[in-house]
Amino acid sequence: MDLKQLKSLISVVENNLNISQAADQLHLVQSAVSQQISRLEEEIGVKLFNRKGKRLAGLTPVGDEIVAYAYRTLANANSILEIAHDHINEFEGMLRIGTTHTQAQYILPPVIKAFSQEYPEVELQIHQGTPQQLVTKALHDEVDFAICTEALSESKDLVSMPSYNWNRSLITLKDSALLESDEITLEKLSTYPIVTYVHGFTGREVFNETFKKAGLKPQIVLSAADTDVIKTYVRSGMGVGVIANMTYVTDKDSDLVLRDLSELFPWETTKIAYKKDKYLRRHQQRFIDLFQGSVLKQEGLVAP
Amino acid sequence: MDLKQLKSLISVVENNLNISQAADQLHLVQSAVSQQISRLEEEIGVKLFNRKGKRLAGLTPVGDEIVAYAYRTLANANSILEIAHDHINEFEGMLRIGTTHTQAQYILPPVIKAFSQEYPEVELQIHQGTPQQLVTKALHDEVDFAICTEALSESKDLVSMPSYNWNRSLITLKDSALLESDEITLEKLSTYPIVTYVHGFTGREVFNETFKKAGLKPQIVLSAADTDVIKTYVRSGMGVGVIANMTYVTDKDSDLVLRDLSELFPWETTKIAYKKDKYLRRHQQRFIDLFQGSVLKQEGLVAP
DNA sequence: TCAGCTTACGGCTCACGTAACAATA
DNA sequence: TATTGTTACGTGAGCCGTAAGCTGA
Repeated sequence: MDLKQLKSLISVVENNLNISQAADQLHLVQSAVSQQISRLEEEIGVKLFNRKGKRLAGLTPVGDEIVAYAYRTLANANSILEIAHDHINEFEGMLRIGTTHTQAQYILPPVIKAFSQEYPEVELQIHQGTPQQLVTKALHDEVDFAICTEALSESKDLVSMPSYNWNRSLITLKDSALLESDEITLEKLSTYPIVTYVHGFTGREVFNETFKKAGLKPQIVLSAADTDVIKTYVRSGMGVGVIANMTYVTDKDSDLVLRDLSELFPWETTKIAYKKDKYLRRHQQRFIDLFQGSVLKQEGLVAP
Repeated sequence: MDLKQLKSLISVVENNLNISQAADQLHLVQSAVSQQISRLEEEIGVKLFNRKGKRLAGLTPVGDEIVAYAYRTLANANSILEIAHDHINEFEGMLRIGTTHTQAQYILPPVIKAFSQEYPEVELQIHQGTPQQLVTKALHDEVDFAICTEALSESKDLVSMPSYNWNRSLITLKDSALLESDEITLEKLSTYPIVTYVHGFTGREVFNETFKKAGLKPQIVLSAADTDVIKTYVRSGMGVGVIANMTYVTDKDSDLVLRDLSELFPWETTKIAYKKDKYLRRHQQRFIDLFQGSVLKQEGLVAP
């Protein structure tokens, strides 16, 4: 067995069982990849793919199991290269962060800035996606870190480190009727049209849960993955906004009134996660430190 | 990079940096292995070994890190072969159990018997060693399972499953003065010469701790890794024996008097462990089931 | 008919083995 | 001097690419 064969296998799987595409990706001709797969199958004595005539039509059950271990094998082999590169030049390389819009826009900028001053030669990539997508990307080594609030703890193949706690705030136009009452309750809130995050993002599940437990049904008139969009529609008068508290920017959002809602909702924890067994290069380790340090310094991000 | 290169690397490390020996083990000539290492070092751009002239004189720090990942890479690659073999013939193969004398002699026989009836074609190996050695063997894939009481929980790279609880019993000759008192206490015990297990085996640490906490010092006249040896010396009148309760065999040991000591000492837990991420072949999984099931059936092995 | 996989075959790379050399203990 | 690692070099296995043959859609 050979790493080349495993690479071919994975590439074929990732290209929807299209050997020709896989060959392109691997910079080989199609017959070469075909041979790799054949040899692998012959060597281990098991068919990896179901075939319809000469077309591939899905992985066999064994193939499926083997693909999982092929991923791990290649990931470990890759770590060896990373260790070596790290030792040759700590300051060169790449850092791929997978995160949601909220983090990328409101939390990461100071961290990224500090990091890139320390490591100007390291190429930074920010991959955006839903928490579920980020988990997948981290597991398939398409990003080095995933930073978000949801989904990270659900995979036991990720190491996830709690980074900071946050809760929700209300934003409204200055003349909103909701502001007239001294205390805002879930009940009152549920009588107003609300603009907040879509399913899967930035604590929306917990948001729903909270209303449900109280026997209430919020009126969501619009939901978005993106706090900027929420603010825009609140400004246009569509409803009151419920956003993560760290996304209110005093300078730019002073036309909106802010009310803390942390008495009404549970606290949330944003985490940074990476694949278990991943070798962390020194600059990657440093990024984690910077992230954990920076978020602690920002006001209001840590639970009382 | 190539799996062959990693195999060479590991083999050299395991043969105390002796390339010639490694070559023998790999069924290659010495120059071939030498070249593998050179090519690997050149390819990743890092020296893996410190050299004194032309002799290898230790791993570099990078080399050390890389060796750890090389182990994992090969273990995963190996899992792929196991998956395939398992699918071709679940009933063929090998099962390597690492355990202590106590388990091998008093607990495993019925499990082994049942297993080998189900899988007559599977070759069984019992590797004996100290708990520490068993951990190492399991981590380096020299055994499939380690079964013992100590040391297993200390490595986070092992999955260990609690299997059964046991405590200690006293064995003496029939005319021992210790038997005259109705209740046996730690204090009384400490006035008699004791024969029990050596350091590192079968609960000896906890045994020591228990006396120490009570402010007592037991008189250990002889210690052994092996219950049979302990019994022999108790029979010869050297002292009273403190043994694991599951090692008293009513049929054969009726010349010795048995007293339960579980009021005096904490309970111990024997576990079965395997390397995290290891692929378990079906017959291996079955062995665990048999082991867990069998020990539950045996009387007196589970804490009240 | 086209897209896509397999098979046959030739060339070439590269890993292994032999052998000579170098260096340590 | 014996043991062990490196280097040089010839050979052969095996991988890649070209090209022709199949086979579903």
